[in-house]
Amino acid sequence: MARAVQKRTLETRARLIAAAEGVIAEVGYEAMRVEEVVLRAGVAKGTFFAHFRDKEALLELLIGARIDTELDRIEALPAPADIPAIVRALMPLVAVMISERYVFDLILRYSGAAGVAEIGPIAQTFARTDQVLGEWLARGPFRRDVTPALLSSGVQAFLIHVIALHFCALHQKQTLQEMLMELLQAWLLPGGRIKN
Amino acid sequence: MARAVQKRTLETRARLIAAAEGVIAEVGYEAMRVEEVVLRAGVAKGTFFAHFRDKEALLELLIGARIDTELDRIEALPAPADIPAIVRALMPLVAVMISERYVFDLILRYSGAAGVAEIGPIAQTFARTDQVLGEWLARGPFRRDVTPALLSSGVQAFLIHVIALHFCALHQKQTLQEMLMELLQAWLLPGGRIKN
DNA sequence: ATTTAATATTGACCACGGTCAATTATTTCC
DNA sequence: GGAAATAATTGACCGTGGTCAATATTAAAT
Repeated sequence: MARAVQKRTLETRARLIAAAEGVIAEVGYEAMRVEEVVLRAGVAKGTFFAHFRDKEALLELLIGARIDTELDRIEALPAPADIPAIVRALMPLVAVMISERYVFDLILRYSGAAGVAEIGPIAQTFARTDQVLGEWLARGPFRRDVTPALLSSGVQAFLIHVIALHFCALHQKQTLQEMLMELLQAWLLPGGRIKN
Repeated sequence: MARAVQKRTLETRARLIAAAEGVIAEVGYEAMRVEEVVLRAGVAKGTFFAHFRDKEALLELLIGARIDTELDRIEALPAPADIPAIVRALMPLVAVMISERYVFDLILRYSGAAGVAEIGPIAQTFARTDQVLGEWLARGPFRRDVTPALLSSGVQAFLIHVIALHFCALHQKQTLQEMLMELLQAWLLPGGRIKN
């Protein structure tokens, strides 16, 4: 039978997370150094890797938590009445994802779980986004010729797309919001009216 | 006035590229080591970085070339008559992108140029994909209530989306082709018919 | 209380990408 | 042809993420 987790273990883990949050608050996600984190936490380097598979596993945890907070908020929202309402609801989530180019890269890299057994925090938020958006959109006045699941899948694709364009020097005629609005309009209300 | 490039320089560069291609053919993109490449090319490590900004700049070059080959092919194709024709045309491009998870990550990471002055090979292929797809789709029997540019932008977003799902253990009820087909159907022919 | 087994921590060590002052090769100019 | 200027190459060195055998701590068994 498995033994209970030691109190010491939880304390160490908490100290590592707190130290990492401190470092990130000062220098950002990309510039965070494991050496700096263990120094502040007062543990040896090896301890870090006893608690987290690698550096990015910890970052994934922290970023996943921030995304989850946004999904909680969206989930509690009333049904969206139109496209601008959707865009307004999504922007805080977008803000998290574009806070740093590195954060977006990391989100993309970890969005797909390699195996069912190891679905990480970010992969989980993607699955949850799909579900949350699906239910939310189904309550709004949008096209019904396709399933809500397909609709939310497309919205997710467009979200990623406009963020990628945001980081691209080439497409700067429109703002991120404008591009998202245009795509969602064409996706959710093709022909400018509700389809059945 | 700028001097002409030395013959020696071109030879060294060619040897580095050939060596890298050899290594990649054996172990793949992710496992390619700079040390192994310079060993085979018979140059010092520093020489590598005199020719390429960093390791990924070389990988970007090689992968960009492969993508460009696919775009050449698509560009030469007759106008697509229906959705399956589009999917068929895009699959070889998809094959390049999913050849390795690392390749897809790298493509995403380099798809956006940080500054206009430094648009890398992969960012260029993205701009070109937009243009090639736009012209190609405009010739097909698809919705006309939105601009061809918006249409191709959406297709690109869905391409990335289904590849991301392909690498995700969660969504394996459908094949990549089936998902792409379903999304493109809903995007290019909403309501199952052509809109004006 | 002591032994034993499981778990957590340590830090020297390694791998690998990337840097840069020094050296060597090439081109230009007289 | 030789000197000066420019360009290419070298390899010792560094930073940082990650490993692992040894050690220390904690909990369970007697």
